[in-house]
Amino acid sequence: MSKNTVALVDCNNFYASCEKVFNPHLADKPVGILSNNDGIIVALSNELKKLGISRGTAAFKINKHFIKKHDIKLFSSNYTLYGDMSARVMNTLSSFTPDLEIYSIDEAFLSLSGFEHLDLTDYGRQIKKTVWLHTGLPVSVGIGPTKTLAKIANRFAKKHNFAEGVFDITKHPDKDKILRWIEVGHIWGVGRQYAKMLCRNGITNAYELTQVPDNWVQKKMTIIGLRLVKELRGISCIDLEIDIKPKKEIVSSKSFGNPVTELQDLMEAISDYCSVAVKKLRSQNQVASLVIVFLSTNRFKNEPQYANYAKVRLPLPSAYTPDFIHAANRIIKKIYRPGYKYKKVGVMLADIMHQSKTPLDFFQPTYLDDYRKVIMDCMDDINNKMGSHKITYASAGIKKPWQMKREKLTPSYTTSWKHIPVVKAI
DNA sequence: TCTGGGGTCCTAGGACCC
DNA sequence: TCTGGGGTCCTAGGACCC
Repeated sequence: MSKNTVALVDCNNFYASCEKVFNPHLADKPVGILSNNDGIIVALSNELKKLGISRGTAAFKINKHFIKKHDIKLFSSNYTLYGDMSARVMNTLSSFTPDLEIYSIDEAFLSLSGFEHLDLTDYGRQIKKTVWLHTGLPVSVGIGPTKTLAKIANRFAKKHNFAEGVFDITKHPDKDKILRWIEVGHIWGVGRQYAKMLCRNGITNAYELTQVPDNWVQKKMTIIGLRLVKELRGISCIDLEIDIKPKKEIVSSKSFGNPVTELQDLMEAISDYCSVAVKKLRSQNQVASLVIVFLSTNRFKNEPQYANYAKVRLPLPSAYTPDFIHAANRIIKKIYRPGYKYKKVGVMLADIMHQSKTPLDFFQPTYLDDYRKVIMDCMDDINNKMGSHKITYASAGIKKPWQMKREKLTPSYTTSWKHIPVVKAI
């Protein structure tokens, strides 16, 4: 069997770093990026981490004086910018390997199998330098014989200054020593619950986890846990996924900027979310037949609580937005109860398949062969060309009092002519 | 005043069938 | 008193990821 070698390249503090690229005066400032509705902090620069703030902190809980004193800069999340920067990073990475798995917006696995004759630490440094040159974003590179060990190497690269952001665990004389340094909760695939359970059983670091019998692991952590332990031992069990897999479900949901009480507003919001979800469905040439709608009040508030959901199955799989808006509105009328302050609604599309696999119906045309597809394609074309929401559904309303808050949004520097940065001579 | 959004996979248990 | 056995499919819930 041929040797397996994989690198994990991960952008450091991705969202915060993206903002810094276009705002040079933020270079050494503590920067935080907020979630939708400017609710919680989802990404932090190193400077902000050092001040003791952590991911998930509610923005309103950070003291005003503290923000002023340390000159903390907080921004609404600008996914248009981050998505475009991500594409640039991935494009650069693809020149370093024939097999690239884009794992998330800021991470990719690169197969380096067959590259072992090279000095891979040096190769990692080249990757890091090139991404920096092309995008201005700092990355860390971890190299190992399995994806899980590459993840660990990446963590090591980030946390130890001497590594300078690149670490190859296969080159280290004592792999077990590295594994002892990794707490179980920091292993890829071990979350809060498993970490607690493992600690209760006296297993506190990655090395100790490799020493546990297989059947115990499988019993306690399912087959996934067992796979993970084998990966820690150096046996590759999680393959690279090169091909982009079509989605099995698509969700669109958002918390409201302000609480919503009226059915009409909920219906508008759900119509809007439907149009987002179904557009995504079409972009993958898929159709869906199950529509699930859910709604809930604000669980953090000490007021009457209500949460519910319901589903509707369409007579035939579709990607025609109005089909979904009708279904979703029917559901929301059914589960709506007056007298509550709603915080969130959402829609999920499921039972998804490729458009060409749609079963035929004797009495009506399938989406693929229908005027509905023509209309949708036309609408998508216009919105893609002229900017999203140029054509929208009346059912999504106009005033949109339920819309989310994004009060600290930065410009879309790389995707909008209007926002393109201007360099001025002084 | 203010607490995110979008995904995947596995398992247990129930319904149903012969 | 005793109450089959084996299989499939579906769903809810729980774990995880970023």
